[in-house]
Amino acid sequence: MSQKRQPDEPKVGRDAAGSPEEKRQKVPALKGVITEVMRTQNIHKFVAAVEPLIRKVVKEEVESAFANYLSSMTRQSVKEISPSTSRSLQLQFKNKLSLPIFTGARIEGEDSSGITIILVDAVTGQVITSGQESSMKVEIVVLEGDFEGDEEDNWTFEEFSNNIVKEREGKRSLLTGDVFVDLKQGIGVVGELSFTDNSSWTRSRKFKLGARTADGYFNGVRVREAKTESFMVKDHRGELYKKHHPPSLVDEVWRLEKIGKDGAFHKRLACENINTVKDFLTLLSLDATRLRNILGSGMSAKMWEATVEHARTCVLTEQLHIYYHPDGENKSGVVFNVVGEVMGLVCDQRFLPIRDLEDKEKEEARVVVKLAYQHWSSVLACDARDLLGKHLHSFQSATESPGAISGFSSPVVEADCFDLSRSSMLSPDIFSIGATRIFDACTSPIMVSAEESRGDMERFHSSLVYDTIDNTSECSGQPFLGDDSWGHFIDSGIPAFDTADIGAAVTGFIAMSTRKTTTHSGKSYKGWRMLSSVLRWVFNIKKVVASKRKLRGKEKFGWFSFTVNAVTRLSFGSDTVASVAAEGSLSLSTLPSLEATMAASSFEAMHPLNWVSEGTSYHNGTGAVAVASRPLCDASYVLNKDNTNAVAFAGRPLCDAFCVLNKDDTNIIASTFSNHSSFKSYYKVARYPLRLLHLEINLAENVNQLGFELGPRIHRTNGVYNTRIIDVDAHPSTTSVIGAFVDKRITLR
DNA sequence: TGCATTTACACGGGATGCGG
DNA sequence: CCGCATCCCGTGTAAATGCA
Repeated sequence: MSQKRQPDEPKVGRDAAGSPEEKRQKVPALKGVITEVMRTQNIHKFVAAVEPLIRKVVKEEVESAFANYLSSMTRQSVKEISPSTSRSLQLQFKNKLSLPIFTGARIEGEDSSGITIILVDAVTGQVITSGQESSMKVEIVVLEGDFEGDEEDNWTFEEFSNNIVKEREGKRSLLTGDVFVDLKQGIGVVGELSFTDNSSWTRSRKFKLGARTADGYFNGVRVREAKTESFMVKDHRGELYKKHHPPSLVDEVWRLEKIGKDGAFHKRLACENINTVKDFLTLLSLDATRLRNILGSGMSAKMWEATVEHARTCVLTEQLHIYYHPDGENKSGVVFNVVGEVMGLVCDQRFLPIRDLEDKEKEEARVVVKLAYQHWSSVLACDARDLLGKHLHSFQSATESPGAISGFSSPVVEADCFDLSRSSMLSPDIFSIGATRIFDACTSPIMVSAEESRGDMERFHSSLVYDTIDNTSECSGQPFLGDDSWGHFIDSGIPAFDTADIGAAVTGFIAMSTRKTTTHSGKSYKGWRMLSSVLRWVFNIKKVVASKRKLRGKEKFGWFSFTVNAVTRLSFGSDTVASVAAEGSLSLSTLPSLEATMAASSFEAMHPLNWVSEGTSYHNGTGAVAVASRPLCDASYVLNKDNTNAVAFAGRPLCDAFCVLNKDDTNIIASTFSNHSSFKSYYKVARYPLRLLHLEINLAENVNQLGFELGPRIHRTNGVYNTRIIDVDAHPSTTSVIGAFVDKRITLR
């Protein structure tokens, strides 16, 4: 797992190399001198602040380097003293650890066995079963997860010991339990042992277990320590929420990979009454497209694959179901498993497994299974062993026509033979609920078409309509229609269209529909009419969405009204932030009462003065200005002149969190933040407090508060920004700064 | 233990660069 | 200018962690 991007190192400005003109010595202007003096003063403050830190780091590094040097020297001397032919022993962990490991939980080996340590001869690899050394005492320790030893996987006792992890300050011993193990005949089994703390705070975020003797030797013979592979120790609470491998049918659906407990996907699924892994798998086999749409575009293809793959590892029960379609001509029944997967057909007293069915038959069988779920009271249950087990065996040895089980009686006729009974299982209403609910709720004219529909195929088409409308439900959290919904049309065999050409597609369909009207009647006409209605509706929705997007794009530049002679502009979103940078500098020079204001973003390319770039702090010559790492964005802050408070910063997108305090740090003069930022906790805290930057805010005395909130992303729902201006307050003498956004305008008081 | 916060990851889409 | 590949940014989400 890669580390999250850290604030970039300060970029050397693009002009750093300097043109020949710049390289020339210039006669310093007064302004330049003042600026330089201020910078010098600030540098002194900065140096004073960071000096202890630098001393500490340098000391640690020197000590570390020295220790490594000593270790290598020791290793070298040991090699020289101990010829390769001398005896040496090795401790080894015989089995791997059972992962994941949680705090407070017993550390076990794979297969829930105890962790076994063996003592072997380093040359022969044989376990030392006799002699004093075969019953030595071994200590279990915790090692840094990145401890590797040298290229030959060797290390000295000192190196090993230097990589032992001690408990955090104020916490109890990292390992608790039987940390000492007595070997017997060269073998020892670790007893109760558990971690008291997780591994996230270490440099590698992982631990290793190690086993060592007291001093690395036994009667003068080197005993090389053992170490395990690295592993992460998680907080025990994680155990409550851990995924199940494999999941069981009755597990809640969030036990599946990529579905977080109470997370977005969990809620979406719950809204559709998909609560268990069984529900998930059932809908997956009945209508994977619908399931995919329920999860929405927020679940990427990769996540979807991971979730489905995990779900499919679920061990199913052997219960099977048989459904006889009442309208079926040949009285054949479809056999499906507990999650609705077609297993085969029962036809003319023979069982035809799915692998022997034609594609067309398989597809028909799946349609019948969907019907079965809608008529659950007519579904029969039987046991797989009865239906598949013994008969499958006889089938496999049968010489007659492949795929048919001779002598197989229709369960309807001879139900007892297969222990068939009306299923007592509750009907999984994944299918019916979605439909009925939407039926109740939907007022779309399309429903007229749907209600007109008759017959299985039309019912199936109707379900498409349900699904489509379903996407607009509040539960789905998706406004209008997501692009995923087109999958319905693809799945149902109806030609799919590029959304960009949807207009043409609809026209074409309508034309086709019209033609159909003249040549066909009944079902097909209704089907086409319904289809064209759906497409027309979808097209309309698309148009609305497109127009809204267009409008939003315009709003983006209309959100800010600039008053008086100020030209400062704020926004969220990279484009407008760029203009903040560009025009912000202008405002700094034109607003004497507000000499330095806000952090700006990293859009050096767009900025004429080049005072904004990644990971850099900026001066405008009079005071504090800005600092930004990855676009003012992922991490940045501005400290006040005493380096005691962050006066401005941004979390992720400028916009996630950004605020500017007045000079006393008593009031916020500008701020923006987003949904996962809590104002109170963010406004003085940098996301990555790594960069110590002296900067100062120098505001006019009388500015009390000049702030606003781009509340939008706090209250963002369905992709719509709900605006909320919290407060704007500026002293009349201030020549104004901040504008309003959207349809509201800030009133300066 | 529940909620808040932080961290990591994945992905869509726009920007950008490059070759034809 | 176009098509394509690649990169980068903004964003949504899960999962881990901190804290009261």
